Amino acid sequence: MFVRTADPESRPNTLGALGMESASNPIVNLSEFSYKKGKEIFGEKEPAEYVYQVKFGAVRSYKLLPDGRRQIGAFHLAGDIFGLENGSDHRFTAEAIVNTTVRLIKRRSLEMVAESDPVVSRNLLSMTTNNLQHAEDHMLLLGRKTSLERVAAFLIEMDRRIAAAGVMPLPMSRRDIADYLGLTLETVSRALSRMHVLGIIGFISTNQRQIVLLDRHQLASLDLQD
Amino acid sequence: MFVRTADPESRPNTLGALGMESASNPIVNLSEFSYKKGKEIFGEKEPAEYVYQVKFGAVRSYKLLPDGRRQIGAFHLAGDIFGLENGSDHRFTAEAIVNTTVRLIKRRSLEMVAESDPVVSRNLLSMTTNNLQHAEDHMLLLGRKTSLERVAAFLIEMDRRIAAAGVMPLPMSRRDIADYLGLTLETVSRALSRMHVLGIIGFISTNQRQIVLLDRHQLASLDLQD
DNA sequence: CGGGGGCTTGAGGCCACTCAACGATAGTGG
DNA sequence: CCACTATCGTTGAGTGGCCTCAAGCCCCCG
Repeated sequence: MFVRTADPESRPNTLGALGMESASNPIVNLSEFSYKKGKEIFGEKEPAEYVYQVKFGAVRSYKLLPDGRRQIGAFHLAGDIFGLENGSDHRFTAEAIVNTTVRLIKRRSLEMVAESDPVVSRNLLSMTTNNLQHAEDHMLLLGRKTSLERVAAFLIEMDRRIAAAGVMPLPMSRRDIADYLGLTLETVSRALSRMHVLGIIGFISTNQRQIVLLDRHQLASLDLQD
Repeated sequence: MFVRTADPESRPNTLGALGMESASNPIVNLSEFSYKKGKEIFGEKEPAEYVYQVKFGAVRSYKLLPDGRRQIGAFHLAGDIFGLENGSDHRFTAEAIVNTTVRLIKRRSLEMVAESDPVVSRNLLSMTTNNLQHAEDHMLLLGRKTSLERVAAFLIEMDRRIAAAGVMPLPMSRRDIADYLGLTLETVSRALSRMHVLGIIGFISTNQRQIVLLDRHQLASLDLQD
């Protein structure tokens, strides 16, 4: 229950797991890079030259409409791989939510290894499928769930991904959460307030991004599953 | 512009293109099956024993919430492949929208071929990526677009996929469209009425599912792109 | 011709959005 | 260390877009 999946080295899908340093293949190109809070890592429709893994920090991937409406497709936390495209271009813009360090690997070298190594190839497919499954679940949320259900689903996802001892230190703002859930930041704030009053969650000290899960069962009852 | 992508044999991603009958591999298991209008092809969480390709007809893939709210993730038209899972179970329920004939292939045999054939393996990844891209675009629609923008995007998608000479014979009902776009059927109907009044679309004879595209440019201006 | 399902249209309601004010917090520079 | 400021979060009031409920039409199909 309290396994720290936030620890990069404990996750199954590290870049290493892609097979880059396995058996016959030496590590081809595993450099690191750091981004300050709010800095863009890559832009939508830019050529996808690298694949990334979060070492420390958090990243948001989003699309923008011409008038500024934003839809965040995913949050990438420590250990997560992102920027993995099959076509030549990125389909999202990626930004550091907080100061973030990432590992990089050249996309071309990954492709070349995948060409000859079925294990790497299968891991690529597996990761893409995981992303697809997340997107499919998120479509149900965006298309059919109420604001309370969306926020509950978000908290359950974050609990699974970053909670330690029931405490969630969320890196993202209310606006980020809103743009992930297809809501406004006010609606997110109201939903969290309601859950606070209901005794489902609490806040640590004065930091409203430190959320404590008080009643997991009641929270789960708000998040309808398909 | 008027290429009939609805023709199964002209599409790049037929089951054949997966490599099942290529070079060294004989056709393993390509049988057919027909489903009457409204019949379920497979259910969510059922073991994924087969992969399907639509030969004639149309299929909807959807998720249900316990109280009956439905989100359609995709429509599958002639030539489309669906039911391709990486995990062992289906993540959607699939139903025939109209009387539909599908080709089937055993999932296990496909996996085995992919294991040894990089071409098949890469095609699997390519198809999964296409599905992912569609889902990502649809998240933006569901999370951030207005009802008019959603219906416009739907018509543009259908125009690309099934229009011949500007006429779209839609197989799905208003309710299906609504559940695809995260709206109600009344809202879809009102949006179509508005477009009719605006001279963007027309209806053929008395069949409201036969939509004529009258002003592609004006329609495109309603569908904001990211 | 009668029944039923699908579509449209209207009237009214509600949930989430918009606009606004305010408090709290973190970051900045003196 | 402390003002100063910008940013973030909460809360309230009012609006509006989409939903709900309902009626009626048309077509398909027995």
